[in-house]
Parts: sequence; structure tokens; C-alpha cells
Amino acid sequence: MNDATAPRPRMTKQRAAVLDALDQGGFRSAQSWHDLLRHDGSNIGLATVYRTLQALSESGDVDSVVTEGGETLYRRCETPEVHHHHLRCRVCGAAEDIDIPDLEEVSARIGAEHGFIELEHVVELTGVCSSCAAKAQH
Amino acid sequence: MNDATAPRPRMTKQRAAVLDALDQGGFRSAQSWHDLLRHDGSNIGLATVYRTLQALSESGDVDSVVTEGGETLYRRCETPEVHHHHLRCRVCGAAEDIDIPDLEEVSARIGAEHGFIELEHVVELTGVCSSCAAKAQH
DNA sequence: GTCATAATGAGAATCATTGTCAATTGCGGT
DNA sequence: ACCGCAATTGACAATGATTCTCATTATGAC
Repeated sequence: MNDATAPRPRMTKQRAAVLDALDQGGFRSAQSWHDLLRHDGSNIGLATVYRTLQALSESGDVDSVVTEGGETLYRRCETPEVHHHHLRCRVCGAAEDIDIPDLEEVSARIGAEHGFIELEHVVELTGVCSSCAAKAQH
Repeated sequence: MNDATAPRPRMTKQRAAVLDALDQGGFRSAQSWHDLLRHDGSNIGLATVYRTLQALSESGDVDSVVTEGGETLYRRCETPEVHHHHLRCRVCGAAEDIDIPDLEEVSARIGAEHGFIELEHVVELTGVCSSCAAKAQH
């Protein structure tokens, strides 16, 4: 590895657009960010969104998680202090921010017990929200 | 939920072969298990391996984890029926079963507070294991 | 043994992601 | 402000993992 060859990213309008879109926060797939950008009037290409998100991920500016379906989700890296989780409806996709008490310290303790350092965790709660549950009553 | 519709899987030679192969232990991708089975003289199809592993995963007989590359790995579960999580090393990929006390009930409570039903959760703990941390000391 | 039907295998189809490559465009040097 | 060239882009082909399709096979109940 050579970090001496510090790659200098050019500030293209596409890169700026991605950074701007990321400000909306939340985890989204590359394809989802791409859709968002197109809706905002950009004509950015899908491959460029992938490349940009990957670059940002490697430089530590965005977090990425892999879902059970094998899809990679990206989100702008927030400050550790405001780390929180999401409760998402599997039917309509609505998501709410939630707080899981003690999770941070519990994960740190578990990691320590197994000799792991630099612990990170991804938690995704999903369910069916009340309105979707009501609609399912046929 | 309805366990009244308990589907009883047929014990085909393919299913038996997969169960037998799983006895070797360790996390492997579906394709890798398939290779293993073919090397053992089986002419089992790839789709069957996928189907069988998924069925076993749903019945709780095998664990599955998704790698950063989006590949799903399967391993026979030592403690079937008990939902648990994994602590995985980001460097070498080694995974261990862990238990996160109260997580089930905490997630159920949070879901209830938001009016969500049929709660499910995905928890992924990652870190750097002790041996990989030692190697990083150059 | 018979039979209904779940399970299988071969390959096509799908989905997310990556690679290709000619055209475009930051941006350092002038 | 202007040049020039390498980094970047976009359209689309290619890839790799997984799922689907459907004709054929074989399990398990009777």
C-alpha cells in the first residue's frame, strides 16, 4: 500500500452533486442515490455514482453496510456522538431514527471479551408499521 | 405466526449430501459447498445447493453471514433455534457466535413503541481480532 | 407397487456491481 | 485567460452471485 501517492480527487460537478445528495443523510443503495440525483436534475451516470461512493468510502467519508440481500448501502459518515439506528418498515420503507440504550457499551464489552479491537456495529431493525399492518387486514 | 403449516422436507440424497458436507464445519459460500460436494462425487446441481442452504437457514439449522463482497456464507449452526449474532474480524473474516443480552426484548419494545409489528433485526458486529491486531504491529 | 407432488438439474434470467473506452473536463503550468 | 493532458465521465458490455423456469425424477403416503 502506498498512501504517499495521495490521490487527488478532482472536484467535478458530479462529485459535488453526490456530496450534496449525501447531505440528506440516511443509508441508501448506490442505485437509490443515483435515482435521487437524477430526480434533482443531474444527468450523472450510474457507474459514476458507484465509483464516487466507493472512493468516498475508501477515504472514510462515507460508511457502507451490506444488507442481507447483498446490496451495499452508503451514508455520509457522521460524528460518532450522534450514532443512532433505524427502524424501517419492510412494506412501505418508512424509516425512523431510534436509540438502542447500552448497545454501544454492550458491543464494546463483547468485543473486549473476544479480544477484538476497533469494534463497529451495524444494527437494522425492520418490521411492519401500523398503517401497513392495517392495510394487510383484508 | 403459524407453525401449523409445518412443511416437512423430504430427505433426498441431495439434502443428505449437503447436511453431510456441512459437518466439515466452517463458513463457506454456496458455490464453495457445491464444489466440495462435486469433488466428493455428487452430481448435485448448484441451484439445489442454494435452495437447500436457504431452507436450512430459514429453519435455523445453518447460520449465514454476508461478506463485504456481497457473498453469502453458510455454516452449520451449533445452537439451532436460538437466534444469535456474530462478531466478525474485518481483516481475516473469522467469525464467532455471540449473544447480545436483552436485544430481542429491547427490539420488541422499541418496535411496539413505534407501532411496528413482526419485528426483525440484523446485527453485525465487526472488529479486528487479536491475532490480526498483532500482525498489524509492524 | 402406485401415485401425487415435492425436489431436482440445466440453463436462462435477474440484479447489483464492475470493466471498457472514447469523449469530456478540471486544473496546474504558462 | 489559454493549453494540454491525465483524471473523470457516461453508455453499455461484462461479470459474478443468486434466483427462476420447467421438464424430469424420485420421496413418502397409501
